[in-house]
Amino acid sequence: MSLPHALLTALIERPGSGLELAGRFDRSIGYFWQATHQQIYRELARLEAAGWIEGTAVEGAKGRKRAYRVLPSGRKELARWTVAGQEPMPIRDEVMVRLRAEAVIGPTALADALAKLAAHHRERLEIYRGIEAKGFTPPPDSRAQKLQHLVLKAGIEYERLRAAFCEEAIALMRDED
Amino acid sequence: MSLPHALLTALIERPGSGLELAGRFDRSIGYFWQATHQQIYRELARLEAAGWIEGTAVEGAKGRKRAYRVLPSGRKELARWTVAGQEPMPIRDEVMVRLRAEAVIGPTALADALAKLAAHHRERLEIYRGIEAKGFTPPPDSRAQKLQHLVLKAGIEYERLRAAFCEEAIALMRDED
DNA sequence: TAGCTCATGTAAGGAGTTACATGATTGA
DNA sequence: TCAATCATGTAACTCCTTACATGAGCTA
Repeated sequence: MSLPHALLTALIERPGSGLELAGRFDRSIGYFWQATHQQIYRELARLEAAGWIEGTAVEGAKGRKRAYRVLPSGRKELARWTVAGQEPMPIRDEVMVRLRAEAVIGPTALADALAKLAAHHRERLEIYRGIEAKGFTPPPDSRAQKLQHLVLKAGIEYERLRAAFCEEAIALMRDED
Repeated sequence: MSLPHALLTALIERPGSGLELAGRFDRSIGYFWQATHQQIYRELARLEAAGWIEGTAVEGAKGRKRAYRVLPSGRKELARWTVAGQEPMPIRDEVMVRLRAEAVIGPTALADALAKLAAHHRERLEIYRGIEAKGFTPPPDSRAQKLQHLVLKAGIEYERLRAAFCEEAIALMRDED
């Protein structure tokens, strides 16, 4: 359950409204923790009820826009959570389930689905490499920047591994058919 | 939502009862799709209601043990699902959220939690390598075995990547403090 | 007969998903 | 004024998690 703390982090980086946060969750933070605007609004209400953030109406904006900022107790909560024990996250990988299924009932046309998936991961890989080229060359000096770069590199490795795996599986199924 | 199809696959590999399946989900299948016995019992009831599996009471067993086997319509459903389009799965990675949080509020004692996590991944890596040594040397010939080996190798790569990532993060935080 | 293990469940609640609802402002 | 967009939400549902409940056989 990291959404509240992902939101706290995002709001410390830059205060903003619910929809602005939803936009950021389609990029940056969203690359490793997705959330819809419905979740975000619900969670912002909870964070405010807990006294961790404060929302103030934005005058002159469309609708009833509210800008949120993190309060000292919110920072404290984020610090507490950050060092709390990290349980290994349960893995739920549909692709592996499909391959195990293929192994017992195959051959099937699974390769087509895997080809699309590989393309998706290669796209993601290019996006991440673009972000790295723009934001992290030359390599950063500050501690915060180095940490963010590390997270990005993990994303790059993940996408590379996934794309390569799909292609290996496709090759294996093609050879055996 | 792969649990029903993970169960169908497991039951084709070897018919069994709910608790036997729960045991297998603590190993093999469970390494990439976890499930508790509560989930499994509920899902088995659904699969039986859908006419995909059939459960028969096991005479002479403790309690009211039921053994399940997959019916032809269940095999058909599994084949249908296996080739259905695989949407890229949303990533939810708590560790990355913690590192982003560390970047904005750090330095913190996050390294301790990461060290424990790295140890967990190294353990998993050894388990997988053991399975590979026992079951996949020499490399298998059959298509089904090759696919299962591929899935295992993906697990090995994943654990290796995770452990290395944790260690890199720890090193970075140590150098900067 | 008391406690342990095997075996199957129920109940309550949290988190996420999908579809829909509402109101304000902007631009054609 | 009508549609699009910005902005915030409700409602219903599924899945997963945690804790607890129940009963049957085995063993000390």
